[in-house]
Amino acid sequence: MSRLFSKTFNCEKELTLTIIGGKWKMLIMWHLGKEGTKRFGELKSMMPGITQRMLVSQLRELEEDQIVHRKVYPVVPPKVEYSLTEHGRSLMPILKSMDEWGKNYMETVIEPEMNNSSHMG
Amino acid sequence: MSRLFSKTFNCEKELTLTIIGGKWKMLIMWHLGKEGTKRFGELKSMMPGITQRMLVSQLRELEEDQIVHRKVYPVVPPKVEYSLTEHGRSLMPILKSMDEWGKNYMETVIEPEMNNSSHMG
DNA sequence: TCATATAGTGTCTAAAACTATACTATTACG
DNA sequence: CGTAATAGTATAGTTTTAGACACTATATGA
Repeated sequence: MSRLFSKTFNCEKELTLTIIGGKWKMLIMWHLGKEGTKRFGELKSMMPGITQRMLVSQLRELEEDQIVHRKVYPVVPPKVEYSLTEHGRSLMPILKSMDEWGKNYMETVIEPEMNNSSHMG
Repeated sequence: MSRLFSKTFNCEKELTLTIIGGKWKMLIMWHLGKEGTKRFGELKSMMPGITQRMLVSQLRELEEDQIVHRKVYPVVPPKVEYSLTEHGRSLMPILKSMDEWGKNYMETVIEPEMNNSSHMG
């Protein structure tokens, strides 16, 4: 939790933003929220483009912030399962709203502008 | 809009995050949403700690993304008013949810941990 | 002529965030 | 003994974001 202790926020929205704001965090939460428990390697293959290092660090921060639970099985080769905690699940409606807002913004703002020749050449 | 064109997103949540994710953007939107139109200097004094340069750049990006409207009066000394656009107003419920979620997280996770001596010394 | 008010710019620096790429441990299996 | 599988580390480097701080333009009014 120290990563959150050491920051100062103007309001609680910013606390929330700090928790979900990493480059890959929402995507990780989204997958775990939609499909439940996943192993490290499964998450990795669900997110083409993420490096191993980034996946580890994003998961560790989510775990530290009590958004994600990490369960280690003492076997070889290693097996580690990730799932959302109760706090993590409670974020899903916000992610859903953000997804819907973004879709609408895409349709009403970005696509019209992309079809507008003033952006080409 | 070019700042959004040039990025790639895994999902529309990330588009939304890019729009609201700047260090001071949510706070700017919050003030404009709560109190309506504000002049540049008013915003600045509502946000102690922000530099002039940051306030300008955050406002310019919000304007480019069509979240904030900028109205310039051709007077001297200059007068510029900022207000939320329709797209900006449609973000307010999300900011509200994030604020509420953050408050709850503060109470149920952070404050209990701060009272826990394992974090001191 | 000089200070004032307002909404900015310009330039540089520092810190975070992210990426690339190679490497490790352990045990089973052939 | 050599190889594969899994979940990571280590080290280095790039890019993005934020901050410090000085400077500008222009009409007004003393």
